[in-house]
Amino acid sequence: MLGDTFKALSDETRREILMMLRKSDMTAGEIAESFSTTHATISHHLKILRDANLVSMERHGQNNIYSLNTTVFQDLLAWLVNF
Amino acid sequence: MLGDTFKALSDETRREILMMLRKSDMTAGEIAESFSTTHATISHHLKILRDANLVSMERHGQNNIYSLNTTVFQDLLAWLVNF
DNA sequence: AGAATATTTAGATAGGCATCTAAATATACA
DNA sequence: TGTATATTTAGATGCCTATCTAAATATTCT
Repeated sequence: MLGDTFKALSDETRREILMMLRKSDMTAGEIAESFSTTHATISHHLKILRDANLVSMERHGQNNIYSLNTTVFQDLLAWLVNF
Repeated sequence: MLGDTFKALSDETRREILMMLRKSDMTAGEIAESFSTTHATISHHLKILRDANLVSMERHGQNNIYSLNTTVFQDLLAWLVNF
């Protein structure tokens, strides 16, 4: 749903997470350490990004590795171009 | 602020208003009659769209005429293209 | 198996938001 | 000047959300 995408992108922390993931994939812990909030809070943000299909996750041992998912950005672009 | 833009776009009603304004400028009343909510609610949505600079308003007699403001969409596109 | 590490989930709280009704403001018209 | 019309503002309500602490789950290592 487009609304979920915009809602996910409306939070500054989540936008920063996406910016970070442009450079390289990261574990949940690495992401969390870039912020002053708790790991639990970042985990919550990551779930919202996952639900919006903006990132994808893969388990590697103890780590959950997050990576950017560009397909939804293209949908967004397609919507925006109408304006 | 980018967050305000996304927040404004995260609401379905507001996105529909923007879609309608693509075709032509409209008065607040004309916009409100396209929805099943009250005029007060639509007025609230219009204020959020105004604050986000997604629409602009001009008074004409008793009517407030709303029109689309495309500059912010371009900022948004610029941001999205980075992904 | 047991301890340490990585991450998420559960439950609580405070602030934000969409919506409503009722009232206020502004303009036009008779 | 007073009434009707167009629109917004104020105040209330119920829901959603970002955040926290504490606990649960999963995996690795000794």
